[in-house]
Amino acid sequence: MRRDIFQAIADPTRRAILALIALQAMTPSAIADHFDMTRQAISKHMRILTECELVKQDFQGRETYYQIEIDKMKEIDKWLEQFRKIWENRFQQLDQLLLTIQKEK
Amino acid sequence: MRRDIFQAIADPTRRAILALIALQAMTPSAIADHFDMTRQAISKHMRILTECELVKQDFQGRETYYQIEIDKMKEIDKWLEQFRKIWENRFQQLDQLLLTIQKEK
DNA sequence: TATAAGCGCAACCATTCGGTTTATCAAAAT
DNA sequence: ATTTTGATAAACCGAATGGTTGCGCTTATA
Repeated sequence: MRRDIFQAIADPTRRAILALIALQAMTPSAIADHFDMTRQAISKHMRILTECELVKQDFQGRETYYQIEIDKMKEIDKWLEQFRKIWENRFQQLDQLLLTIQKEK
Repeated sequence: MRRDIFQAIADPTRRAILALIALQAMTPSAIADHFDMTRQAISKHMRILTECELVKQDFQGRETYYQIEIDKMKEIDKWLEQFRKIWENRFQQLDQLLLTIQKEK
């Protein structure tokens, strides 16, 4: 079952988890403390995040620390690029318009 | 039913639609020509995109042109900000390290 | 005016999602 | 050696998702 980062970040809980562990690597139990759901549910979310490599496991004895794979987040940024081009272009056009108006005065 | 942009872009078809109409406003039928599914299915996708305001309708007679709401895409960019901070920071740290090594030479 | 075209809604269906509870297994602690 | 703790897997369940077909409305065209 190939996972997709966009599907992964679609869930608000998973986005919150990412924000959490972006600050500091955490175990599933520690993460679960922040949410109103079972540890098992969190585990399932971690599995999805791991499968699409947004997160990496760091095994220490019987504990598993999850840490964010920040490079993977860049893929979303990369996808946004095509749209960023557009909004920067529009901004530039507006800027140009303002300049023209100013000149005319 | 309140829609969420992250849920909206989770679907690959919807991402493809956004990329399409980013270039040029299009009618549902025209969009449907690009996909292997019915016009009605596309219509449902457009409804979702409209509900979360990623897309805007422009009614012209019996045709409906859909155009992208580029500003809404910035919300994704805004969400990424917290992670961008991290990866830029790491890059900076690496940069610093390289400078230090260079100085030592 | 009759007909065709463009669009969206409703009902339906199979599959996926996001949670639960229960069970299992390995590592730590007593 | 036994018990506790941390983590995952499996089975289950209701709700949401993403598609279909069929219908009806409005606008354009013959």
